[in-house]
Amino acid sequence: MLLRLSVKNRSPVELLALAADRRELAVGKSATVRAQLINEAKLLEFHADLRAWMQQTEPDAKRPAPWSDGRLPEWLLAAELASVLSPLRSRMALSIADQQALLTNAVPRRVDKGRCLLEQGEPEHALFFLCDGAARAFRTMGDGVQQTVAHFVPGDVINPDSLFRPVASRNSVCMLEPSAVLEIPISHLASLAGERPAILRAMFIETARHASIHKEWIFSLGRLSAESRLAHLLCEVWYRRFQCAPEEGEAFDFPMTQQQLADTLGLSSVHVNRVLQSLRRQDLIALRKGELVIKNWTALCDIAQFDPGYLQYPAPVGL
Amino acid sequence: MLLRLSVKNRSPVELLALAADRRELAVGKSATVRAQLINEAKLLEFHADLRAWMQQTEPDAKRPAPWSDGRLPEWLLAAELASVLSPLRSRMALSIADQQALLTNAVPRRVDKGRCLLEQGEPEHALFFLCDGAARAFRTMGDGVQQTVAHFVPGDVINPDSLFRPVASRNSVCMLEPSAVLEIPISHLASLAGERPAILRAMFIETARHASIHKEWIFSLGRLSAESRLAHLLCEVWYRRFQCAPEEGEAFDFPMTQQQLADTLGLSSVHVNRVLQSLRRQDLIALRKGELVIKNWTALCDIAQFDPGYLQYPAPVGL
DNA sequence: CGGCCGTTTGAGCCACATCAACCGGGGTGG
DNA sequence: CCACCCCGGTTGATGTGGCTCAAACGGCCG
Repeated sequence: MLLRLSVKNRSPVELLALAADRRELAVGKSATVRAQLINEAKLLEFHADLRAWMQQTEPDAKRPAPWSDGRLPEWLLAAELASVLSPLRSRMALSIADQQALLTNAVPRRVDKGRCLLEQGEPEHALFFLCDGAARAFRTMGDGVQQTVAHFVPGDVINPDSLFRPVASRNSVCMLEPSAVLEIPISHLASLAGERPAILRAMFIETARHASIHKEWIFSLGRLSAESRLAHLLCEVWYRRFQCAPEEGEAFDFPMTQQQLADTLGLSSVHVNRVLQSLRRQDLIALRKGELVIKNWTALCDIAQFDPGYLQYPAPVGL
Repeated sequence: MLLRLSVKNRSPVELLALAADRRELAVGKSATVRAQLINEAKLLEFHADLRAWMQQTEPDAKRPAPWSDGRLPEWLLAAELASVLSPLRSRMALSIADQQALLTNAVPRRVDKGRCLLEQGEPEHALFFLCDGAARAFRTMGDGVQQTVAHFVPGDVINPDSLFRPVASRNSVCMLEPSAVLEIPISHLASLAGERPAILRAMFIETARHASIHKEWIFSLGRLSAESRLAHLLCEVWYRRFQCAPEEGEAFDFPMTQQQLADTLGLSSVHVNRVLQSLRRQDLIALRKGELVIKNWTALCDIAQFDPGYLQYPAPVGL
């Protein structure tokens, strides 16, 4: 679909040139094509900024960076960082300076599959950005039955409302596959948000975005059939991944077990299995070994009643 | 339960004295009793502030107040205004000055039952506070089936995330009974939020609160039986009303039809009817003509798996 | 008085749950 | 290297919660 070219191994200057190309191309086109091209241009410009930023070494003087010399630990891949930085700019509209302030206060961590970032009933001591991997937030009932209440893809802030959360977290958050996160202690976050209103606004935007998604899930759980619900979830996750990593295409990483799908959709795992088979038989998707391929996007959107409007942030009206 | 005394017809000084009494009483008590007493004290202090504020006439000079002479229109009852002001202070932690700034930019409006504040597919031009009455946000599908995604009681901000919302609203919001709202044009809100970060933070808190509630609904829709779901909704609405108007007691205004309950719970109206009867037969509730009486709170919470933790704002960690 | 809206009741049915068994692959320990 | 196991996916048989359709009921309002 969109951005097929690789952004790796290109200099900031090259990237900016490519972006300019796209903006030029966009002029005479129809509305949707123009939007796509401009989107691509923005992404390219962002990657240019990122390149530039990563090459420069000007750590925040006021607070020592958690990575000792102000440089990223070498095991944190540029691609992983990029998938966080992209939404910081495009969704949350943070300036480079604000992004740096945020990042120099963040501690990068690797988290194993199945490991929890937050535990139901325990206080939240930190804010988390998901850089790579996948996570879900869920509630476990007394009888062991679970219900997923949120799903996270790279670039998402896991708990943007952590500043205002009641003491005990209501849900656990745990990784669906080996992941990388950035962690910011709440105390740091509070002072950051105090000094830089843009960061508070960014967390607000992320919270609003989550709320939008929650409403969509409520609609889905309340009124859609099992097949539509499943299709809707697949569309949503695909679209959210696409927003952050447009170069991935129709095949992508989807590490949920059928039981976890069931816990997300309010179904039993047996039924999820049958519905998945039905979707496969209709040649809409292929899902094997944690890789999902969307084979017929329009048809899938159709049965899902999926309309990505609710995922389009930032909104046109700024502050 | 708590605050049984009337706050009407008392001077600010009297109210402050009563509050002081409560704080004094609280000293030796157990944690829960102390919390209740302190809560009462805070409410009393708030009402004292409110009295004082309403008597004073110092309209914001920079912007003319919508009500011409800087005084409230006489048809807007003090009680209605109080139910907005209470959460402005207790949940959103706004100073009197911020509250005034907000209110002098707000236009009070009466809205008929069934009338919509926001229409699915149309842009949102204003922020709304619900002063009195009740409202719901819902989505209508192609075949006319509806799903409610949020429910509002007096004191709620209807669309706190309106600043960052995509152009087209995804849901309609319409009144369940004759209501009073305060309306703030988005343009005003934007400049307000720019000048006064506390107001931005207040909207953030409200958005976070809504998100908490949404997660609870997702849990409820996904994993609870029809009976538990209904009980859960009743508990939630009662508790939210109680937070803003503790003097109301176990009987309160509940203007939803069975069809609307069904649209909220993802059920059919026929089934809602039968479940309601079951709850009545168990002597847990009485619901007639828009008045709901909770006859056995603990039992109802029990089958609902209701734990009000998610409604406890503000959170202990401030900014 | 009639019409309308919301509630109530009954009969039949279907989507999805539950229970239970089997399969296949990857990891682990002997 | 094999034996084993455990986890996740698959399949079938059977049960049930909640849906649909349909009709009657009751209060309110014009």
